[in-house]
Amino acid sequence: MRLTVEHGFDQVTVEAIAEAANISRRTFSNYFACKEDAVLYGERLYTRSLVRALRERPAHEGAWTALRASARDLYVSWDCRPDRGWALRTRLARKHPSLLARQLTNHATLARDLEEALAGRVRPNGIRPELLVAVFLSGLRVGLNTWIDEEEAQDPLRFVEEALDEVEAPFGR
Amino acid sequence: MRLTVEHGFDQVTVEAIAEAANISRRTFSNYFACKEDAVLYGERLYTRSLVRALRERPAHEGAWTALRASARDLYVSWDCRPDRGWALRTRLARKHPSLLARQLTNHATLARDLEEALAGRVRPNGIRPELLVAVFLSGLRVGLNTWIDEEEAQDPLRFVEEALDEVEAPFGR
DNA sequence: TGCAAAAATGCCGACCCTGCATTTTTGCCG
DNA sequence: CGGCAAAAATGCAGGGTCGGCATTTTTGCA
Repeated sequence: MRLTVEHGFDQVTVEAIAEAANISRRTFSNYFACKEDAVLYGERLYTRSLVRALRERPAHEGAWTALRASARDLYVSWDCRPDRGWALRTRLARKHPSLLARQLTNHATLARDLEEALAGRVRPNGIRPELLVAVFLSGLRVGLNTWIDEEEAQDPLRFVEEALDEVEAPFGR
Repeated sequence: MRLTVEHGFDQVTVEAIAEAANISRRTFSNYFACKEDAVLYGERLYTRSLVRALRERPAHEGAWTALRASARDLYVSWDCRPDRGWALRTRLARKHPSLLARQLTNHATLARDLEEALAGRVRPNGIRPELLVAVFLSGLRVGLNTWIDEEEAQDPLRFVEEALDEVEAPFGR
C-alpha cells in the first residue's frame, strides 16, 4: 500500500514490493498470486471476520437478522473505528480495473462462504440463501460506497444500515 | 470457444487463437485485451442487448417493471431459444478464476449501464438505482445459474422469473 | 545437537501486453 | 480506373508476470 500510494499502482512492480519487504521476488509468488492479491490482503481478512461473526450469532436467529447483526458485530469488534486502509483500498480499486476484478472475485468467495454459514437458519419467505446473501452484500457494498463518497466523514455503520433498510423495504411490502 | 473446448482454457494461448483466426498475434491485441475477453465476447453482446431492451421500454413503466420486462424482451428477441454457447461460457467461467473475474467485471459494467438507463423511472419506495439493479441482477444471475444446474433442460426464463419473484417477496412485504 | 520438514531462493522458460514504426487494405473521389 | 488518405494489420522489441524445478537456508523439535 505504501509503494502504491507513493508511486501509483501501475508503477509498482512485484519486484519492488518484494525488495521493500526484504524477500526475494520468488518468495512473493509463494504467498500471493499477483500484486493485486497483496494489496487486497487486508480486505480478505475482513471478509473472513465477517463470516466468523455470522457463524457466532445465536443459532435461533433468522438468516436476515443474523446477517445484519454480524455486520454490526464486525464493526463493533473494530471499536467502531473503521480501518482507513479499507477506504484507501476501495478508492484504489475504483481506479484500477485489475484491482476491481480481484475485489469482485473476493466478493464472490465471501458470498459463497456466507451462504454456507447460513445453513439451518430460517430465511424470510424461504428465499434461497444465494439470493438473500446477494441482497445483503448489495446493501453492504452500496452502504460502504456511500460512506466513501462522503469522504468517510461519518459513521460507516449508519450508511450500511440505511442501505440494508432500503433493500428490505421496497415492493410495497 | 472451439479451441477452449478442445484443449482446455489454460492450454490455449493467445497466439493459438490468433493463428486459428488467421490474424497476427498483434492484431488480436488490437481487439481484445486478453484471452478472457475474447471468450466472453458473446456475453458482452447480450449485456448490451439487455441495456438496449431496457431503454426501449415505455417511459411510463416503473423501474422494476421495466427491468423485468426487458429481461423477457431480450429472451423473446432470441426466439425464446437461449444460446447454447451462453451456458458453455458460464460453465467455463465456473472452473476458471480468470474467466470468472472478467465475467464479474462485465457484470459490474452492466450494472452501471442499467442504473443509467433507469433514469427518470419511478422506483419502489424510492430505493436507490444501485440497489434496485443489484437486486435485479442477483435474481437474473441466480435464475440462470439454476437453469444451468438443471442441464439447461427447461425454459430459462421460467427460472429467472422465479428468482425475481423470490427477491421480490421476502421480508413480510 | 542433529535432522527432517518447511520456507526461501535462484534460475529459467513460456507468456502476456504495449508502444512504435512499417506495411497492407479499404473506401472513396475525381 | 488510378490515386490517395485513413484505417487496419503487422513485426518487433522491451518490460513484466507467473510457475516449475532444483538448491540452499531456517525452523521446530526429539
